Amino acid sequence: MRASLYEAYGTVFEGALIEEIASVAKLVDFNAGDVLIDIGQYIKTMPLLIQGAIRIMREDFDAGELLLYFIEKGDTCAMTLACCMGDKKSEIKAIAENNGTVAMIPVGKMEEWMGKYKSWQAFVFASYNNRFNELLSAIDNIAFMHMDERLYNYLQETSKVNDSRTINKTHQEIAYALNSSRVVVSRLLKALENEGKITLNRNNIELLD
Amino acid sequence: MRASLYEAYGTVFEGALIEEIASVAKLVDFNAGDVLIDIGQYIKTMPLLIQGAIRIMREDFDAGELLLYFIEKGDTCAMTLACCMGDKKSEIKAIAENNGTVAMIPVGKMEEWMGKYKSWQAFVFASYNNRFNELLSAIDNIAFMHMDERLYNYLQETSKVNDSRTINKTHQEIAYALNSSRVVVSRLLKALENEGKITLNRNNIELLD
DNA sequence: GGCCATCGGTAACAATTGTTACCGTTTACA
DNA sequence: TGTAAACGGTAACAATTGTTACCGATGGCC
Repeated sequence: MRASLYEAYGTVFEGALIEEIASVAKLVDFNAGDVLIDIGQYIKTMPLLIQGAIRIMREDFDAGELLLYFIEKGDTCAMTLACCMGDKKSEIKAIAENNGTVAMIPVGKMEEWMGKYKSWQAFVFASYNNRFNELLSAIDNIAFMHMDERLYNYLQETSKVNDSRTINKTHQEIAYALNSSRVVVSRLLKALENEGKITLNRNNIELLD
Repeated sequence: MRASLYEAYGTVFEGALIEEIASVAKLVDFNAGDVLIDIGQYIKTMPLLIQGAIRIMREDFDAGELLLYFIEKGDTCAMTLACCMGDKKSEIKAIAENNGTVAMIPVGKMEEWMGKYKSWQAFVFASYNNRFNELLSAIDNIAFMHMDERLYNYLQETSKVNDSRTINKTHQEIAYALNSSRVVVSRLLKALENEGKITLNRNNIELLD
């Protein structure tokens, strides 16, 4: 556990803090597709991502859902931070994009560390700022970009967080992430293939370039 | 100055903090339409809104702009907070919606107060959380709602922050806020009028119901 | 092999939104 | 008073996105 903590957080946290994290945190493994946090849920323990990627989704009561952004190793979800601090219900849904591990930290410790460790305080603020910027990017995406651009964007991001040029997703799954429909996604993917940017196969998309 | 600070922040800050704010802050009046913060700008002083309303806009390099949310008395802009703390460029534009007043606080004081005043720390976190939720609402708006709903929503919010059922805006201005075009806004406003939800006049819209 | 669910290609059509163009009214101001 | 700019109504059309429907291919499973 120490080793993986050092690998993911060695550059952001001071040694004493990592030791303390190691002493109170519980490591939890998850599998692709696991729902880690659901909307309306109260959060009692704060997750620090050690390995893997998580997608953060927004859901409408009836109009579907939308991918906001991905979280990767060394990140935490500032939304969740906000929930913990404010003792509020979660406004977002967190789903494992692939297999990975989180370190779960009791909420009480977080507040204690805010005063005790400079590096923790800096981390919390940096997380807030990163998430702000991710949300702004998400807004830029849906407000200023067309579906074809959003789709290509999504393919690139997905490729990045899964560390593979091959994307194993169905058109339906992609449609959910973009809050669109399967037919539209198929149509635009076909266009991207004709432009020579991707190749299409059943259950998998290959990013070229 | 003390009086207006107490009126806007008396319930969130402890007395000693308000006194200290009063001793270091500079009151600045602004007029409707003033650009208070522009994209790419560095922030050296933090504004606390005493009176009036400010609209926070996101801008695309060529695809126009979009209203994210309004800030009202007793609020501050967490984006700006983030800029100050992180010494980053502003990602948003802040424009006065009407006439008002802000108290400008040197960045250095903010960090000092984080350790010194519990109520300041709580205020900073609450601001972050509020802004998160505002951003999520903005995303819900553009992702899940149609233009006619967004327009009606905009009219109601604008009515609220200006404390008037009459909205003195041109169709063009509304189109900018919604990142749409004048013709579309005129069309949908006319539809709203036919539904009996508003009445239209030159340079002014009356909210009914 | 036969059955069934999933997946994706495609067409046809509808709805929404954006674009261009034109025109009459109102307002500001020289 | 005259002129130009701003404002908004409207039509016609284009582009984008969503919806429904159908169909062949694939793969799991009995």
